[in-house]
Amino acid sequence: MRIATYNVNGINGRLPILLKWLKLAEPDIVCLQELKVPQEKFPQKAIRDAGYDVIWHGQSRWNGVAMLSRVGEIHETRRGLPGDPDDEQSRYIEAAVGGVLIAGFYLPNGNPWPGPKFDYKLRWMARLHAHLGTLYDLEAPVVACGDYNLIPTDEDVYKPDNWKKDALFSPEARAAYQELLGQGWTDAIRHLHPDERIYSFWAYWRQSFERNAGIRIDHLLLNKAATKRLRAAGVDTRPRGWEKTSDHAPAWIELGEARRTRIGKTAKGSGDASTD
DNA sequence: ATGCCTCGCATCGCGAGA
Repeated sequence: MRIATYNVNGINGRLPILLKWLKLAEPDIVCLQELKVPQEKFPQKAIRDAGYDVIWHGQSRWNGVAMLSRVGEIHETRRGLPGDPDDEQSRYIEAAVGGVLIAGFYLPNGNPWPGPKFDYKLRWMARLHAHLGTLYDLEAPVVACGDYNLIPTDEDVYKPDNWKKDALFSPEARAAYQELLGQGWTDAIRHLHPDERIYSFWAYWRQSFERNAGIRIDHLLLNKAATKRLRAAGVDTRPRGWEKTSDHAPAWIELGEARRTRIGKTAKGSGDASTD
């Protein structure tokens, strides 16, 4: 089962890009961010015609998140992150799909830093921490994915010095992310590719993509049950090279069947009852 | 130090993005 997260930067403007990518990559479940479309103007028909069930939470001009599935019906469990009834921004959607609980979200950017937008980002992260803490220990696989607007480490940015004053690379936001990981979550891409330079965003200007001057800010965090099923992970850079494309590329994981622990007999000579 | 480029729309400039 392939699960992806993709900040499309305007669902209607990028619809040809999205449909082309769906056909090319054949993801089973996709979380989208930055729809930039009011609820009633979401291109539901085109996505259903492409073979996907879909739920979405729109907002005029900014934000907006969606979830697509071609592996069965999406059972929505939540829209909106709990913890602040006055927060009207469409940034969080959650559903059970194909036996996996998926949280898809668009974390606030937080620039300029310092300032009220940065304060909102940190409050949002605190709420995310509280809520994801209630999901980690579920027996079912849980995938918490989206545009985190967060560069975790120096290894996730082309030139760290250029981002020193940016909210995405601020010590406070990075510390909050590390606290979240402290609940036990696995950063799927970093887990499988500990030493690789992998980016998911390249700015439109200065030929950033051509120079691979990118940052890694789109992440898929997995609870223990999902980590056991993790087979592959990466960023699909292909659509970033297309015309009229998003400034992000889709990040993805592949989950396999649960590994069964061998009970009783161990293989001769191995002396090991580990997983297969 | 700033803008670069691109989006949607309270459109022919602006706010926001990262």
